[in-house]
Amino acid sequence: MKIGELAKLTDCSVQTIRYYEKEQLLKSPERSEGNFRLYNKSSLKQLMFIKQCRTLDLTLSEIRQLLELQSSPSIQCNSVNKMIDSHIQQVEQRIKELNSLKKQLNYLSNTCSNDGTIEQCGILQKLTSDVEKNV
Amino acid sequence: MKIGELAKLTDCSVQTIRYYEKEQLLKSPERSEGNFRLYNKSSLKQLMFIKQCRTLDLTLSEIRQLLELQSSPSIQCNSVNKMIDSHIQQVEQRIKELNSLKKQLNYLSNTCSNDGTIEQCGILQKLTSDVEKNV
DNA sequence: ATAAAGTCTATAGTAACTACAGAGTCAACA
DNA sequence: TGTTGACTCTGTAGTTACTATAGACTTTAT
Repeated sequence: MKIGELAKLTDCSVQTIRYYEKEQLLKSPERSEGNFRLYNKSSLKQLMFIKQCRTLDLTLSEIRQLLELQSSPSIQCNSVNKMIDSHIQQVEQRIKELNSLKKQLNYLSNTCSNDGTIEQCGILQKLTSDVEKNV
Repeated sequence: MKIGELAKLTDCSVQTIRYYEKEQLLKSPERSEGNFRLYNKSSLKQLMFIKQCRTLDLTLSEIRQLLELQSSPSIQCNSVNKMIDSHIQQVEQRIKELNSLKKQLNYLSNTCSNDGTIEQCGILQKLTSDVEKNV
């Protein structure tokens, strides 16, 4: 199949597929006489694996590592687990940060009565006074 | 004060300060005879305001809007509130996504016994089988 | 035969910085 | 006075994971 069909099947853009090839996540496929990329079922699986990993927010570099590991099936797998676990920690850390962020934003939002002028706006006053404190 | 001092006071890098100037978040300051940037207390406040906003994950474009609003103190302030509220929604959305992500990652992590080979690795098996299902 | 749709490569843009290179400035010390 | 070292200047390129063009070529349909 040509790149457009693969793109439809995987819900990837054509450019993204070419990008993955350039970044060595997908093997360079064979070409037709007219120099079009020709993919098979194996390319399809590979690309879906990549997409699956991307929905887990793994970076392309992490995915590249996983793909390499996949091709050496007899080595130890604890490196896979390490990667996933450190990824989980990053996600947890980010959730914490965002929760604290949300708190502050809500606080700010509540200080704005929404019917006054900029001059009276609690949000800007608050943002400004936080600065004043430190000068 | 020169840029290095301002950088220390605000815990910003020198490059970041120059970047903010280029992006019109900081006014271009006066220059010394030798062409060095010279800052005053007002620049310091402005930069701390920007930093404060950045810790709230506001984008530079949002901050630029806030700064513009600050300089027209008599107009209505509901645009400020709108911006903050839509920002809160984005944060909430992202927290939801990350929580779902964490669930999946934890599930994956639990499928790895950590003492086998890649071939036996539950994580890769799971990632792969999710793909198989859809082909 | 021709038009439309698809594909090719190469390049630039996105956000918010960070990291140089190469040159100029300034203060202190011998 | 000369020189060293720390600081600053501009301009450019790199980061991540794409997205969006331009301009040329190939294939398919009418």
